[in-house]
Amino acid sequence: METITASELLAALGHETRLAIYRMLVEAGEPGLNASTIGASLALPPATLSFHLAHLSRVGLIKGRQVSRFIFYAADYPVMDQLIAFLTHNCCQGETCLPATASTCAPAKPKAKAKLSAPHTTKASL
Amino acid sequence: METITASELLAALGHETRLAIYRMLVEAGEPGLNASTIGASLALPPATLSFHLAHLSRVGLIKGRQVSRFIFYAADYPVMDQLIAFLTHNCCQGETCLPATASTCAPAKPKAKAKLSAPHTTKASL
DNA sequence: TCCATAATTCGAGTATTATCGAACTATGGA
DNA sequence: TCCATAGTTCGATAATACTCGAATTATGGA
Repeated sequence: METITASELLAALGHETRLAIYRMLVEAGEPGLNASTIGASLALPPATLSFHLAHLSRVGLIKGRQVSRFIFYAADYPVMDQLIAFLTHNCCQGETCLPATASTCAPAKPKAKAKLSAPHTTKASL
Repeated sequence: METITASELLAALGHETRLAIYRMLVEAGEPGLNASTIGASLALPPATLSFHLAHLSRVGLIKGRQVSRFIFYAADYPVMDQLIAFLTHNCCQGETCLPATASTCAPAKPKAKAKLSAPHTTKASL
C-alpha cells in the first residue's frame, strides 16, 4: 500500500533535476508534457530522465498517462497541497498559518499564451 | 556568499531525522532547544545529531546561539516562508496561490502549556 | 512486414550521504 | 586546579543515490 512520508516527498524534490522537472510540469498544467519534451528541454539523456520521472511518480508527485506512443506526465497538485499543509502545520502551536488551497487553483488552463514567466530556475538564491 | 538553492533546502528537509529535528524546533519557537535535549528526545548519538544540525544550519533553516555551555537551536522561519513561496509560485500561471505569511505568525510564544499537539510524525501517510 | 520513434529497464561505475565511536575543545562549578 | 558536561570534529565504514550507454519493449506509420 506504500505509505509515502513527508520526508520522501521533500527528498524527491530535493534534487536539482527533479525539481526542475516538477516545476515544468506544474507550469504545464493538466495536459502535462511527454517525456522527451522534458528531456529535450532540460538536456537529459533518456535513461537519466526516466530515472527521475520514476522517482517522482513513485512518491506520487506526478502521474503519467499513455497516449499512443507518448507518456504525458502531469503534476498531481493535491499531493503538493498536502505537503505544504504539512510544512505549515505546527508552526503556530498547532494552528495552520495558511489555507491549504493550492489544488483549487492549480490546474489553471493556459488561457492565452501567458508570458512564459520565469525560467525553471531552481537555483534562485532565495 | 553561499547562495542556497531551493533544492538544497528541500534536500535538507528530505531526511527523516532532519525533518524531525526541524519540526521539533518549529514547535519550540523562538527560544529553541539545546542540542542534547533534541538528541535525547530523538535518541540520536551526539555525532549524528551534530552532523544533521550542521546540515540544517548550513542551508539556513535553523540558527544556533550559544548560551554558556549550551547551544540553543531555533528555526529560522523566514527561510521556510520563502521556500513555501517558491513552491506555491508558478502553479497558477505565475500568480501565487497562497499569501506567504508563515513568518508573521511563526515565532508564536507558547502562551500557556498548549496541549502538546501531534507528535513529530514525519511518517504521516499524507 | 519493417523501420523509426518513445520510453523504460538493465547494469556497471561513480559520487555523495549517513552513521557513529573516539578524540578533542570549550565552559562552568566544586 | 580538576572534573563533569555540552558539543563538535575526525575518520573509517556502510549504504544510497545518480548517471548514462546499451539493450529492450511498445506503438504507429510506410
